[in-house]
Amino acid sequence: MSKIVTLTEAASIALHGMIIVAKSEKMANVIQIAELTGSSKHHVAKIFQRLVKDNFLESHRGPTGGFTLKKAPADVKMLDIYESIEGKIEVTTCPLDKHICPFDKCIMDNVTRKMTVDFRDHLKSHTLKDYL
Amino acid sequence: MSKIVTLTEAASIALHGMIIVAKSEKMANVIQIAELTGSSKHHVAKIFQRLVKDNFLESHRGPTGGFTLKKAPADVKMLDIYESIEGKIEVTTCPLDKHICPFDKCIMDNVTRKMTVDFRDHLKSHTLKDYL
DNA sequence: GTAATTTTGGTAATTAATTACTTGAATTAC
DNA sequence: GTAATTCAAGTAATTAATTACCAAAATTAC
Repeated sequence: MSKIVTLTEAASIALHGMIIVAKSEKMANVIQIAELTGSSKHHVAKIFQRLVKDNFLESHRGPTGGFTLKKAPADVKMLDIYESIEGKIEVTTCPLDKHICPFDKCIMDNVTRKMTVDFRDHLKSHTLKDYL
Repeated sequence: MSKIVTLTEAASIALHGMIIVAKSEKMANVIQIAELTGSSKHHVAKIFQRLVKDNFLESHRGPTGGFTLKKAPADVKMLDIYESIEGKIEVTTCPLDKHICPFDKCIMDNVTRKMTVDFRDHLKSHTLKDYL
């Protein structure tokens, strides 16, 4: 089964959270980001650990600690943030792979394919700089 | 958190399965539908129990049994099948509800909203008759 | 009527996403 | 140096989707 693209809470935390960090004068920490995005701090912590490992963020412990960007906002594509959390977007038309589908013409008529392509293209054509 | 629309395996089984029943000369049963859609017969059985309860299908037990349509193909909207399994589609723009989002402008720029609307409109504008 | 077939319904196992908790390590402020 | 703060990391609980298994009820074929 192929998965149709969607925007999960995890990816939403990553995308919004990175913008919050980018816009912050001081360092932004887990609790602030959890409050601003309305998510659990545990979930934010997990997501941000991945973003640190994937070199999008630098973490700083201790009081006044938090996260800062590792690269310039213009150099961080939104798509890269998304794929850091969700894995590479595969463009598919339907959960039924073509080789198994019993119908000549896809019943989704490429609507789901277009959804995925539009979603990916939007993330690909924007960087953090666009949201400062 | 709001959920962005997607096409799950469950909904895919319902949509494809209903078309398979509509196209069948004889009755289509769980095993045939599972084979044609490449899904587990258990999952198909669960999905079809719901479609029977929601009055899309009539079930027939015993040898030569299976499922038949309860209504004429032209009277069955694809959207109704989808929503029987997934619940009513709510058009949302982002997992972050507007009242919590810390940004003036939605970072998804209505891409996710458009995804949902296009998806819903496609299902709304087709009936089983379109796939016979 | 008997046997085979098929749906029904219930329970449980599995996987993934999310939430929760806890301990430890690093850092800052004092 | 001590205490407070914050991230790191691991484990576990929860929820939902999917898969699996099983016994019961209904129906057909013989």
